[in-house]
Amino acid sequence: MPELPEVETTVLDLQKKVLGRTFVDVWSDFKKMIKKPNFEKFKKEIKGKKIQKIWRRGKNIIFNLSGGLSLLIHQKLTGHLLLGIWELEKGKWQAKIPGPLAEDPMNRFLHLMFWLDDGRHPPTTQMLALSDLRKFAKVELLDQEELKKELSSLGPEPLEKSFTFEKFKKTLESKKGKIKQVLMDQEIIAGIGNIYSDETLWEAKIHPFREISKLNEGEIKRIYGAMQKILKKAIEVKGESISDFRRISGEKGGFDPLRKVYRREGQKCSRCGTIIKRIKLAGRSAHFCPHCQKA
DNA sequence: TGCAGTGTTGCTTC
DNA sequence: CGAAGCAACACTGC
Repeated sequence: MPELPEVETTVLDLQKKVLGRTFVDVWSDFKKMIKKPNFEKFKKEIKGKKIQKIWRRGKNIIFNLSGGLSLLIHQKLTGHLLLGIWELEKGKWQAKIPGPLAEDPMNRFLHLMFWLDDGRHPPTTQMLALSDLRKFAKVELLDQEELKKELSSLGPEPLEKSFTFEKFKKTLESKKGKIKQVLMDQEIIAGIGNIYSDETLWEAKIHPFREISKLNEGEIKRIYGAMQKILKKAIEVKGESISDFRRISGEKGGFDPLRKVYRREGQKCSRCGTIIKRIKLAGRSAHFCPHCQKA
């Protein structure tokens, strides 16, 4: 699922490919995906708007458009953006160029399609598509005030220079709860989900259920370092693709073989050989090594 | 075959 | 107020 490294990968790919281009038209077979405004108004307002900036905040992708509105996309569990050429055949979009867009089954759940103009004549037929198996993704067109409000509840970006160890330590001291839950709380730190919280805690040798009030300074330092190391590494290899996430080209990211615990229940820990365990925490799975990560 | 599991966010409930 | 449960979906695996 798209967490910070996957969203960052998507944004970097989009910056290279669609910056400066203009939305020509929109198609959807699941109009509920557009949460704000309603689909008809959304379509009318986005037509003719040029993409001036593409950026990320937490797990949100934001396109700043000419005229002052912003397009916000949250991919939730199974959403991912793709760029390619498709044609509608018998109500189904068919990718026109051989490769992962045509062949990878994860890239066929196309519920929202944007035609993009690149200012050339005639315009290209290239489209930006949102593939989303479970249809949980959120798409909104917001003015500056609405965007600001929407992003205001998010905690700091874990990879920003200003997010120092001292700030991280202070944040943890002001909260309570289990470390895994705290790392995944978007209001505390933005962008970390189930995969990277598990991987961070394995790297830091901290049990996911540890109460943050009982962590000493050395342990907090290990978590801080591990979080940055793992997130940077995952961005470097263009994210994970264990389930649905793909780059805008349709290709998989390279993080899957680097995973140490996530969805590795029953396998041996690469550090000590102990069998990886999975336990439930607040309705989610926590994967960890019971030897390296003592309770 | 049917049903639990998958995991993000926001809403409801207690 | 906060924690917990569930719904929004659809596909996989047992």
